[in-house]
Amino acid sequence: MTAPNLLATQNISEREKLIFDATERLLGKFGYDKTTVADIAKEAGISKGAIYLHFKSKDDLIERLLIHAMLGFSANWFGAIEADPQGGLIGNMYLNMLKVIDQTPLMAVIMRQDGAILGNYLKKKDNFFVKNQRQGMRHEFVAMMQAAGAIRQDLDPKVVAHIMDMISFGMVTIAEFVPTEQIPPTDEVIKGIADFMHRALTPEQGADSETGKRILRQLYAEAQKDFLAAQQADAAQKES
Amino acid sequence: MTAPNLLATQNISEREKLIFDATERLLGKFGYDKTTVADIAKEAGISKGAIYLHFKSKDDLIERLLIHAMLGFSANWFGAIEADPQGGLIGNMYLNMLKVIDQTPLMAVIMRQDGAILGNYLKKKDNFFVKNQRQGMRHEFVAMMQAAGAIRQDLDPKVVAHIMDMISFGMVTIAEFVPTEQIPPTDEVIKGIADFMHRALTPEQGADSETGKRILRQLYAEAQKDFLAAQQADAAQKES
DNA sequence: AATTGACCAGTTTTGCATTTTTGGTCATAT
DNA sequence: ATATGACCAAAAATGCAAAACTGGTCAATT
Repeated sequence: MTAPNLLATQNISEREKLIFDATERLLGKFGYDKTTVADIAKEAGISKGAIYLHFKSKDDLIERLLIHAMLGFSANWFGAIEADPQGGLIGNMYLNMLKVIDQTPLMAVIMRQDGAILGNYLKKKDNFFVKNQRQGMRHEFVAMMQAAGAIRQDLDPKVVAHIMDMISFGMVTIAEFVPTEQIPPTDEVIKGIADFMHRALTPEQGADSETGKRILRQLYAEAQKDFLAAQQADAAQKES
Repeated sequence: MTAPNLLATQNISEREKLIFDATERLLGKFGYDKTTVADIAKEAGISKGAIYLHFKSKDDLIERLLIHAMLGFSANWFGAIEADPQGGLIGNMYLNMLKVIDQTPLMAVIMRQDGAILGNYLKKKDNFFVKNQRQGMRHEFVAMMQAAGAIRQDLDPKVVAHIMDMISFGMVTIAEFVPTEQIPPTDEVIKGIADFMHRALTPEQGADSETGKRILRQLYAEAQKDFLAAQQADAAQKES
Protein backbone atom coordinates (compact mmCIF):
# COMPACT_ATOMS: atom_id res chain seq x y z
CA MET A 1 0.00 0.00 0.00
CA THR A 2 2.45 2.63 -1.18
CA ALA A 3 1.46 6.24 -1.75
CA PRO A 4 0.82 7.06 -5.40
CA ASN A 5 3.35 9.38 -7.00
CA LEU A 6 1.18 12.19 -8.25
CA LEU A 7 4.14 14.41 -8.92
CA ALA A 8 6.99 12.43 -10.39
CA THR A 9 10.16 13.17 -8.47
CA GLN A 10 12.84 14.78 -10.61
CA ASN A 11 15.08 12.46 -12.55
CA ILE A 12 18.35 12.86 -10.74
CA SER A 13 21.65 11.24 -11.57
CA GLU A 14 24.14 10.11 -8.94
CA ARG A 15 26.29 13.13 -9.78
CA GLU A 16 23.45 15.59 -9.43
CA LYS A 17 22.53 14.14 -6.05
CA LEU A 18 26.16 14.64 -5.01
CA ILE A 19 26.04 18.28 -6.07
CA PHE A 20 22.63 18.84 -4.48
CA ASP A 21 23.85 17.46 -1.16
CA ALA A 22 26.98 19.60 -1.17
CA THR A 23 24.98 22.69 -2.11
CA GLU A 24 22.42 22.05 0.60
CA ARG A 25 25.13 21.73 3.23
CA LEU A 26 26.88 24.95 2.20
CA LEU A 27 23.62 26.83 1.74
CA GLY A 28 22.59 25.98 5.26
CA LYS A 29 25.96 27.08 6.65
CA PHE A 30 26.83 30.16 4.59
CA GLY A 31 23.76 31.12 2.54
CA TYR A 32 23.41 31.85 -1.16
CA ASP A 33 25.62 34.94 -1.31
CA LYS A 34 28.63 33.42 0.42
CA THR A 35 28.40 30.06 -1.29
CA THR A 36 30.42 30.17 -4.53
CA VAL A 37 30.35 27.64 -7.32
CA ALA A 38 33.99 26.88 -6.53
CA ASP A 39 33.03 26.13 -2.93
CA ILE A 40 30.31 23.75 -4.06
CA ALA A 41 32.70 21.94 -6.39
CA LYS A 42 35.25 21.57 -3.61
CA GLU A 43 32.62 20.35 -1.11
CA ALA A 44 31.34 17.83 -3.66
CA GLY A 45 34.89 16.76 -4.46
CA ILE A 46 34.60 17.50 -8.16
CA SER A 47 35.74 20.28 -10.47
CA LYS A 48 33.91 23.48 -11.16
CA GLY A 49 33.48 22.61 -14.81
CA ALA A 50 31.73 19.37 -13.89
CA ILE A 51 28.93 21.34 -12.26
CA TYR A 52 28.26 23.11 -15.54
CA LEU A 53 27.86 19.75 -17.25
CA HIS A 54 24.71 19.27 -15.19
CA PHE A 55 23.44 22.78 -14.49
CA LYS A 56 23.17 25.80 -16.73
CA SER A 57 24.12 28.26 -14.02
CA LYS A 58 24.40 28.73 -10.28
CA ASP A 59 20.80 29.90 -10.17
CA ASP A 60 19.69 26.93 -12.22
CA LEU A 61 21.34 24.70 -9.65
CA ILE A 62 19.70 26.52 -6.75
CA GLU A 63 16.29 26.44 -8.35
CA ARG A 64 16.44 22.79 -9.27
CA LEU A 65 17.55 22.08 -5.72
CA LEU A 66 14.55 23.98 -4.35
CA ILE A 67 12.22 22.21 -6.75
CA HIS A 68 13.76 18.90 -5.78
CA ALA A 69 13.10 19.64 -2.12
CA MET A 70 9.55 20.74 -2.84
CA LEU A 71 8.72 17.71 -4.92
CA GLY A 72 10.15 15.42 -2.28
CA PHE A 73 8.18 17.23 0.38
CA SER A 74 4.96 17.09 -1.64
CA ALA A 75 5.29 13.41 -2.37
CA ASN A 76 5.96 12.61 1.29
CA TRP A 77 3.23 14.88 2.50
CA PHE A 78 0.67 13.39 0.20
CA GLY A 79 1.87 9.92 1.13
CA ALA A 80 1.28 10.70 4.80
CA ILE A 81 -2.17 12.06 4.05
CA GLU A 82 -3.11 9.02 1.97
CA ALA A 83 -1.96 6.71 4.75
CA ASP A 84 -4.01 8.62 7.34
CA PRO A 85 -7.75 7.83 7.38
CA GLN A 86 -8.51 11.42 8.44
CA GLY A 87 -5.76 12.87 6.31
CA GLY A 88 -8.05 14.94 4.12
CA LEU A 89 -9.23 17.15 6.95
CA ILE A 90 -7.53 20.50 6.96
CA GLY A 91 -6.23 20.22 10.49
CA ASN A 92 -4.76 16.80 9.81
CA MET A 93 -3.26 17.97 6.55
CA TYR A 94 -1.26 20.50 8.55
CA LEU A 95 -0.36 17.92 11.16
CA ASN A 96 0.96 15.63 8.45
CA MET A 97 2.77 18.54 6.82
CA LEU A 98 4.67 19.22 10.00
CA LYS A 99 5.70 15.59 10.34
CA VAL A 100 7.24 15.69 6.89
CA ILE A 101 9.04 19.02 7.23
CA ASP A 102 11.71 17.35 9.33
CA GLN A 103 12.66 15.15 6.43
CA THR A 104 13.26 18.07 4.07
CA PRO A 105 14.95 20.90 6.01
CA LEU A 106 15.15 23.07 2.91
CA MET A 107 11.36 23.19 2.98
CA ALA A 108 11.48 25.55 5.94
CA VAL A 109 13.75 27.84 3.96
CA ILE A 110 11.37 27.75 1.02
CA MET A 111 8.26 28.37 3.10
CA ARG A 112 9.80 31.24 4.99
CA GLN A 113 11.64 32.57 1.94
CA ASP A 114 14.47 32.92 4.40
CA GLY A 115 16.40 36.10 3.67
CA ALA A 116 19.33 34.97 5.80
CA ILE A 117 19.86 31.95 3.58
CA LEU A 118 18.53 33.01 0.17
CA GLY A 119 20.10 36.50 0.46
CA ASN A 120 20.50 38.39 -2.79
CA TYR A 121 18.84 35.61 -4.71
CA LEU A 122 15.50 36.88 -3.42
CA LYS A 123 16.32 40.33 -4.79
CA LYS A 124 16.66 39.10 -8.35
CA LYS A 125 13.56 40.11 -10.22
CA ASP A 126 13.09 36.69 -11.80
CA ASN A 127 13.70 34.61 -8.71
CA PHE A 128 12.03 31.30 -8.03
CA PHE A 129 9.31 32.73 -5.82
CA VAL A 130 8.42 35.54 -8.20
CA LYS A 131 8.42 33.16 -11.15
CA ASN A 132 6.13 30.70 -9.43
CA GLN A 133 3.81 33.40 -8.16
CA ARG A 134 3.53 32.07 -4.66
CA GLN A 135 0.86 34.60 -3.75
CA GLY A 136 -1.46 33.83 -6.66
CA MET A 137 -1.24 30.12 -6.17
CA ARG A 138 -2.42 30.42 -2.62
CA HIS A 139 -5.59 32.26 -3.53
CA GLU A 140 -6.37 29.68 -6.16
CA PHE A 141 -5.74 26.97 -3.62
CA VAL A 142 -8.24 28.47 -1.18
CA ALA A 143 -10.80 29.17 -3.88
CA MET A 144 -10.65 25.57 -5.09
CA MET A 145 -11.06 24.26 -1.58
CA GLN A 146 -14.02 26.55 -1.05
CA ALA A 147 -15.59 25.47 -4.34
CA ALA A 148 -15.18 21.85 -3.32
CA GLY A 149 -16.81 22.50 0.06
CA ALA A 150 -13.77 21.90 2.22
CA ILE A 151 -13.61 25.48 3.49
CA ARG A 152 -16.51 27.68 4.57
CA GLN A 153 -17.61 29.72 1.60
CA ASP A 154 -18.57 32.82 3.53
CA LEU A 155 -14.93 33.64 4.25
CA ASP A 156 -12.85 35.92 2.05
CA PRO A 157 -10.24 33.74 0.31
CA LYS A 158 -7.65 36.45 0.91
CA VAL A 159 -8.22 36.36 4.64
CA VAL A 160 -8.20 32.57 4.70
CA ALA A 161 -5.00 32.51 2.66
CA HIS A 162 -3.40 34.93 5.08
CA ILE A 163 -4.43 32.88 8.08
CA MET A 164 -3.06 29.72 6.50
CA ASP A 165 0.13 31.59 5.80
CA MET A 166 0.39 32.69 9.39
CA ILE A 167 -0.29 29.23 10.72
CA SER A 168 2.24 27.71 8.33
CA PHE A 169 4.80 30.24 9.41
CA GLY A 170 4.11 29.49 13.04
CA MET A 171 4.34 25.74 12.53
CA VAL A 172 7.55 25.98 10.58
CA THR A 173 8.94 28.19 13.32
CA ILE A 174 7.95 25.66 15.94
CA ALA A 175 9.40 22.81 13.91
CA GLU A 176 12.67 24.69 13.61
CA PHE A 177 12.83 26.02 17.12
CA VAL A 178 11.55 23.42 19.51
CA PRO A 179 14.21 20.80 20.34
CA THR A 180 13.35 17.14 19.99
CA GLU A 181 13.35 16.63 23.77
CA GLN A 182 10.38 18.96 23.96
CA ILE A 183 8.19 16.93 21.68
CA PRO A 184 5.29 16.35 24.11
CA PRO A 185 4.33 20.01 24.65
CA THR A 186 5.11 20.76 21.02
CA ASP A 187 2.77 18.01 20.00
CA GLU A 188 0.04 19.47 22.12
CA VAL A 189 0.57 22.90 20.64
CA ILE A 190 0.47 21.55 17.12
CA LYS A 191 -2.72 19.66 17.86
CA GLY A 192 -4.17 22.85 19.26
CA ILE A 193 -3.36 24.75 16.10
CA ALA A 194 -4.65 21.94 13.94
CA ASP A 195 -7.88 21.83 15.91
CA PHE A 196 -8.25 25.54 15.62
CA MET A 197 -7.77 25.47 11.87
CA HIS A 198 -10.24 22.68 11.58
CA ARG A 199 -12.89 24.44 13.63
CA ALA A 200 -12.34 27.86 12.13
CA LEU A 201 -12.20 26.92 8.48
CA THR A 202 -14.23 23.77 7.98
CA PRO A 203 -17.96 24.07 7.18
CA GLU A 204 -20.42 22.85 9.80
CA GLN A 205 -21.38 19.78 7.81
CA GLY A 206 -17.71 18.85 7.77
CA ALA A 207 -15.55 17.97 4.81
CA ASP A 208 -14.94 14.27 4.58
CA SER A 209 -11.51 12.85 4.16
CA GLU A 210 -12.10 11.86 0.54
CA THR A 211 -12.96 15.42 -0.45
CA GLY A 212 -9.68 16.64 0.94
CA LYS A 213 -7.69 13.95 -0.79
CA ARG A 214 -9.45 14.59 -4.09
CA ILE A 215 -8.76 18.30 -3.91
CA LEU A 216 -5.14 17.73 -3.05
CA ARG A 217 -4.77 15.30 -5.91
CA GLN A 218 -6.30 17.79 -8.33
CA LEU A 219 -4.16 20.61 -6.97
CA TYR A 220 -0.99 18.64 -7.46
CA ALA A 221 -1.95 17.69 -10.97
CA GLU A 222 -2.62 21.34 -11.83
CA ALA A 223 0.55 22.43 -10.14
CA GLN A 224 2.56 19.92 -12.13
CA LYS A 225 0.94 21.02 -15.39
CA ASP A 226 1.62 24.69 -14.65
CA PHE A 227 5.10 23.89 -13.58
CA LEU A 228 6.01 22.01 -16.71
CA ALA A 229 4.42 24.68 -18.89
CA ALA A 230 6.38 27.39 -17.08
CA GLN A 231 9.60 25.45 -17.44
CA GLN A 232 9.04 24.92 -21.15
CA ALA A 233 8.18 28.58 -21.66
CA ASP A 234 11.32 29.46 -19.75
CA ALA A 235 13.47 27.16 -21.84
CA ALA A 236 11.94 28.49 -25.06
CA GLN A 237 12.62 32.05 -24.00
CA LYS A 238 16.24 31.31 -23.27
CA GLU A 239 16.82 29.84 -26.74
CA SER A 240 15.73 33.02 -28.49
CA MET B 1 -16.25 51.29 38.38
CA THR B 2 -13.18 52.64 36.62
CA ALA B 3 -10.10 50.58 36.01
CA PRO B 4 -7.31 51.30 38.50
CA ASN B 5 -4.26 52.97 37.06
CA LEU B 6 -1.50 50.61 38.04
CA LEU B 7 0.99 52.28 35.78
CA ALA B 8 0.62 56.01 35.88
CA THR B 9 0.46 57.41 32.38
CA GLN B 10 3.34 59.75 31.57
CA ASN B 11 2.93 63.36 32.50
CA ILE B 12 2.57 65.02 29.14
CA SER B 13 2.19 68.69 28.38
CA GLU B 14 0.04 70.04 25.56
CA ARG B 15 3.19 70.74 23.54
CA GLU B 16 4.60 67.27 24.02
CA LYS B 17 1.33 65.75 22.89
CA LEU B 18 1.55 67.92 19.78
CA ILE B 19 5.06 66.69 19.07
CA PHE B 20 4.13 63.07 19.80
CA ASP B 21 1.22 63.20 17.39
CA ALA B 22 3.30 64.73 14.61
CA THR B 23 6.07 62.19 15.18
CA GLU B 24 3.65 59.29 15.16
CA ARG B 25 2.16 60.43 11.85
CA LEU B 26 5.55 60.83 10.17
CA LEU B 27 6.93 57.63 11.69
CA GLY B 28 4.02 55.69 10.26
CA LYS B 29 4.50 57.25 6.84
CA PHE B 30 8.28 57.46 6.43
CA GLY B 31 9.88 55.52 9.28
CA TYR B 32 12.62 56.52 11.69
CA ASP B 33 15.44 56.97 9.17
CA LYS B 34 13.55 59.24 6.81
CA THR B 35 11.88 61.30 9.49
CA THR B 36 14.14 64.21 10.42
CA VAL B 37 13.76 66.48 13.41
CA ALA B 38 13.14 69.33 10.96
CA ASP B 39 10.28 67.34 9.43
CA ILE B 40 8.74 66.75 12.82
CA ALA B 41 8.97 70.43 13.69
CA LYS B 42 7.32 71.38 10.41
CA GLU B 43 4.56 68.80 10.84
CA ALA B 44 3.90 70.00 14.38
CA GLY B 45 3.94 73.61 13.20
CA ILE B 46 6.72 74.66 15.56
CA SER B 47 10.43 75.29 15.26
CA LYS B 48 13.18 72.74 15.54
CA GLY B 49 14.59 74.39 18.62
CA ALA B 50 11.26 74.05 20.41
CA ILE B 51 11.51 70.29 20.22
CA TYR B 52 14.79 70.40 22.11
CA LEU B 53 13.07 72.32 24.90
CA HIS B 54 11.09 69.17 25.62
CA PHE B 55 13.31 66.31 24.50
CA LYS B 56 17.01 65.73 24.94
CA SER B 57 17.46 64.23 21.48
CA LYS B 58 15.66 62.63 18.59
CA ASP B 59 16.10 59.23 20.21
CA ASP B 60 14.82 60.56 23.51
CA LEU B 61 11.72 61.71 21.67
CA ILE B 62 11.23 58.37 19.95
CA GLU B 63 11.73 56.40 23.13
CA ARG B 64 9.39 58.51 25.17
CA LEU B 65 6.84 58.16 22.38
CA LEU B 66 7.19 54.38 22.47
CA ILE B 67 6.94 54.35 26.26
CA HIS B 68 3.91 56.61 26.03
CA ALA B 69 2.25 54.17 23.64
CA MET B 70 3.13 51.18 25.81
CA LEU B 71 1.85 52.77 28.99
CA GLY B 72 -1.37 53.74 27.29
CA PHE B 73 -1.74 50.26 25.90
CA SER B 74 -1.02 48.63 29.25
CA ALA B 75 -3.50 50.80 31.10
CA ASN B 76 -6.22 50.13 28.54
CA TRP B 77 -5.47 46.46 28.39
CA PHE B 78 -5.59 46.05 32.13
CA GLY B 79 -8.76 48.12 32.24
CA ALA B 80 -10.39 45.77 29.74
CA ILE B 81 -9.28 42.73 31.74
CA GLU B 82 -10.59 44.21 34.98
CA ALA B 83 -13.95 44.96 33.38
CA ASP B 84 -14.21 41.41 32.01
CA PRO B 85 -15.34 38.75 34.53
CA GLN B 86 -13.24 36.13 32.74
CA GLY B 87 -10.45 38.57 31.92
CA GLY B 88 -7.80 36.75 33.92
CA LEU B 89 -7.92 33.62 31.78
CA ILE B 90 -5.03 33.50 29.38
CA GLY B 91 -7.17 33.20 26.29
CA ASN B 92 -9.30 36.16 27.31
CA MET B 93 -6.24 38.20 28.18
CA TYR B 94 -5.19 37.85 24.58
CA LEU B 95 -8.67 38.61 23.35
CA ASN B 96 -8.70 41.80 25.39
CA MET B 97 -5.22 42.65 24.20
CA LEU B 98 -6.32 42.50 20.62
CA LYS B 99 -9.28 44.77 21.28
CA VAL B 100 -6.95 47.39 22.69
CA ILE B 101 -4.29 47.21 19.97
CA ASP B 102 -6.58 49.16 17.66
CA GLN B 103 -6.48 52.12 20.01
CA THR B 104 -2.68 52.32 20.01
CA PRO B 105 -1.38 51.61 16.50
CA LEU B 106 2.21 52.15 17.58
CA MET B 107 1.83 49.07 19.76
CA ALA B 108 1.93 46.87 16.69
CA VAL B 109 5.21 48.51 15.72
CA ILE B 110 6.60 47.91 19.19
CA MET B 111 5.46 44.29 19.36
CA ARG B 112 6.83 43.44 15.96
CA GLN B 113 9.92 45.61 16.39
CA ASP B 114 9.07 46.62 12.87
CA GLY B 115 12.28 47.07 10.90
CA ALA B 116 10.48 48.94 8.12
CA ILE B 117 9.45 51.65 10.58
CA LEU B 118 12.15 51.60 13.26
CA GLY B 119 14.94 51.18 10.68
CA ASN B 120 18.44 52.06 11.86
CA TYR B 121 17.16 52.81 15.32
CA LEU B 122 17.00 49.07 15.93
CA LYS B 123 20.66 48.77 14.94
CA LYS B 124 21.84 51.12 17.67
CA LYS B 125 23.39 49.07 20.40
CA ASP B 126 21.53 50.91 23.16
CA ASN B 127 18.11 50.93 21.55
CA PHE B 128 14.86 50.76 23.47
CA PHE B 129 14.37 47.03 23.00
CA VAL B 130 17.91 46.13 23.99
CA LYS B 131 17.75 48.42 27.01
CA ASN B 132 14.48 46.93 28.22
CA GLN B 133 15.63 43.38 27.63
CA ARG B 134 12.44 42.20 26.01
CA GLN B 135 13.65 38.58 25.99
CA GLY B 136 14.42 38.37 29.70
CA MET B 137 11.16 39.92 30.73
CA ARG B 138 9.22 37.33 28.83
CA HIS B 139 10.78 34.38 30.63
CA GLU B 140 10.12 36.01 33.96
CA PHE B 141 6.55 36.56 32.92
CA VAL B 142 6.00 32.91 32.08
CA ALA B 143 7.83 31.71 35.18
CA MET B 144 5.68 33.91 37.39
CA MET B 145 2.50 32.69 35.76
CA GLN B 146 3.63 29.11 36.18
CA ALA B 147 4.51 29.70 39.83
CA ALA B 148 1.09 31.20 40.37
CA GLY B 149 -0.59 28.22 38.74
CA ALA B 150 -1.95 30.01 35.70
CA ILE B 151 0.16 28.00 33.27
CA ARG B 152 0.88 24.30 33.33
CA GLN B 153 4.13 23.76 35.18
CA ASP B 154 5.31 20.81 33.12
CA LEU B 155 6.01 23.04 30.13
CA ASP B 156 9.40 24.59 29.46
CA PRO B 157 9.06 28.36 30.03
CA LYS B 158 11.20 28.99 26.96
CA VAL B 159 8.85 27.03 24.77
CA VAL B 160 5.80 28.69 26.28
CA ALA B 161 7.37 32.12 25.81
CA HIS B 162 8.07 31.29 22.21
CA ILE B 163 4.52 30.12 21.62
CA MET B 164 3.11 33.27 23.21
CA ASP B 165 5.42 35.28 21.00
CA MET B 166 4.24 33.47 17.93
CA ILE B 167 0.59 33.88 18.85
CA SER B 168 1.09 37.56 19.63
CA PHE B 169 2.81 38.04 16.32
CA GLY B 170 0.01 36.28 14.54
CA MET B 171 -2.69 38.28 16.29
CA VAL B 172 -0.96 41.57 15.64
CA THR B 173 -0.59 40.57 12.01
CA ILE B 174 -4.26 39.78 11.80
CA ALA B 175 -5.17 43.02 13.55
CA GLU B 176 -3.04 44.96 11.09
CA PHE B 177 -4.00 43.07 7.99
CA VAL B 178 -7.66 42.19 8.15
CA PRO B 179 -9.91 45.08 7.08
CA THR B 180 -12.74 46.14 9.35
CA GLU B 181 -15.37 44.78 6.97
CA GLN B 182 -14.00 41.30 7.66
CA ILE B 183 -14.57 41.45 11.37
CA PRO B 184 -16.88 38.41 11.67
CA PRO B 185 -14.44 35.80 10.34
CA THR B 186 -11.56 37.59 12.06
CA ASP B 187 -13.44 37.35 15.32
CA GLU B 188 -13.85 33.65 14.88
CA VAL B 189 -10.17 33.22 14.17
CA ILE B 190 -9.21 35.19 17.23
CA LYS B 191 -11.56 33.18 19.41
CA GLY B 192 -9.99 30.06 17.94
CA ILE B 193 -6.53 31.21 18.89
CA ALA B 194 -7.67 32.29 22.32
CA ASP B 195 -9.32 28.91 22.86
CA PHE B 196 -6.22 27.15 21.75
CA MET B 197 -4.02 29.13 24.10
CA HIS B 198 -6.38 28.43 26.93
CA ARG B 199 -6.48 24.71 26.28
CA ALA B 200 -2.79 24.31 25.58
CA LEU B 201 -1.37 26.39 28.41
CA THR B 202 -3.85 26.36 31.29
CA PRO B 203 -3.59 23.61 33.92
CA GLU B 204 -6.42 21.09 34.13
CA GLN B 205 -7.81 22.55 37.33
CA GLY B 206 -8.06 25.88 35.56
CA ALA B 207 -6.75 29.23 36.70
CA ASP B 208 -9.50 31.43 37.98
CA SER B 209 -9.94 34.96 36.76
CA GLU B 210 -8.68 36.47 40.00
CA THR B 211 -5.37 34.64 39.75
CA GLY B 212 -4.76 36.10 36.35
CA LYS B 213 -5.62 39.61 37.45
CA ARG B 214 -3.42 39.32 40.52
CA ILE B 215 -0.46 38.16 38.46
CA LEU B 216 -0.95 40.90 35.94
CA ARG B 217 -1.16 43.50 38.70
CA GLN B 218 2.05 42.21 40.25
CA LEU B 219 3.78 42.08 36.88
CA TYR B 220 2.92 45.67 36.11
CA ALA B 221 4.09 46.83 39.48
CA GLU B 222 7.41 45.05 38.97
CA ALA B 223 7.70 46.37 35.45
CA GLN B 224 7.11 49.91 36.64
CA LYS B 225 9.71 49.52 39.39
CA ASP B 226 12.28 48.14 36.98
CA PHE B 227 11.46 50.80 34.49
CA LEU B 228 11.92 53.69 36.88
CA ALA B 229 15.14 52.18 38.20
CA ALA B 230 16.46 51.79 34.66
CA GLN B 231 15.51 55.35 33.79
CA GLN B 232 17.22 56.71 36.89
CA ALA B 233 20.35 54.68 36.18
CA ASP B 234 20.27 55.98 32.64
CA ALA B 235 19.93 59.58 33.77
CA ALA B 236 22.74 59.16 36.31
CA GLN B 237 25.02 57.71 33.65
CA LYS B 238 24.40 60.58 31.29
CA GLU B 239 25.37 63.16 33.94
CA SER B 240 28.81 61.68 34.42
C1' DA C 1 10.35 82.72 29.84
C1' DA C 2 9.45 80.83 25.52
C1' DT C 3 10.58 80.50 20.70
C1' DT C 4 13.03 80.89 16.51
C1' DG C 5 16.12 79.65 12.64
C1' DA C 6 20.87 80.52 10.99
C1' DC C 7 24.79 78.09 11.85
C1' DC C 8 28.17 74.29 12.71
C1' DA C 9 30.39 69.84 13.43
C1' DG C 10 29.87 65.34 12.57
C1' DT C 11 27.81 61.89 9.87
C1' DT C 12 25.97 59.93 5.68
C1' DT C 13 25.70 59.76 0.82
C1' DT C 14 27.61 60.06 -3.73
C1' DG C 15 30.84 59.46 -7.44
C1' DC C 16 34.70 57.30 -9.07
C1' DA C 17 39.02 54.73 -9.73
C1' DT C 18 41.26 50.49 -8.28
C1' DT C 19 41.46 45.92 -6.66
C1' DT C 20 39.42 41.49 -5.75
C1' DT C 21 36.15 38.03 -6.40
C1' DT C 22 33.16 35.08 -8.99
C1' DG C 23 30.18 32.97 -12.53
C1' DG C 24 30.95 30.87 -16.58
C1' DT C 25 33.97 29.00 -20.76
C1' DC C 26 36.88 26.00 -23.30
C1' DA C 27 41.27 23.92 -24.88
C1' DT C 28 43.29 19.99 -23.06
C1' DA C 29 43.54 15.52 -20.71
C1' DT C 30 41.67 11.11 -19.25
C1' DA D 1 32.14 10.75 -23.19
C1' DT D 2 33.51 12.79 -19.14
C1' DA D 3 36.17 15.75 -16.45
C1' DT D 4 39.60 19.36 -15.36
C1' DG D 5 41.34 23.93 -14.02
C1' DA D 6 43.62 27.98 -16.16
C1' DC D 7 41.58 31.82 -18.03
C1' DC D 8 38.44 35.88 -18.88
C1' DA D 9 34.84 39.30 -18.70
C1' DA D 10 31.62 41.03 -15.65
C1' DA D 11 30.36 42.01 -11.12
C1' DA D 12 31.26 43.06 -6.39
C1' DA D 13 34.06 44.88 -2.80
C1' DT D 14 37.27 48.50 -1.26
C1' DG D 15 39.19 53.04 -0.63
C1' DC D 16 38.70 57.80 -0.79
C1' DA D 17 37.62 62.58 -1.53
C1' DA D 18 33.88 65.81 -2.42
C1' DA D 19 29.17 67.06 -1.69
C1' DA D 20 24.86 66.88 0.85
C1' DC D 21 22.38 66.22 4.89
C1' DT D 22 21.03 66.23 9.69
C1' DG D 23 21.11 66.34 14.80
C1' DG D 24 21.91 69.61 17.93
C1' DT D 25 23.26 74.60 19.64
C1' DC D 26 22.71 79.32 20.80
C1' DA D 27 22.60 84.40 19.98
C1' DA D 28 18.87 87.09 18.78
C1' DT D 29 13.80 87.96 19.05
C1' DT D 30 9.19 88.08 20.86
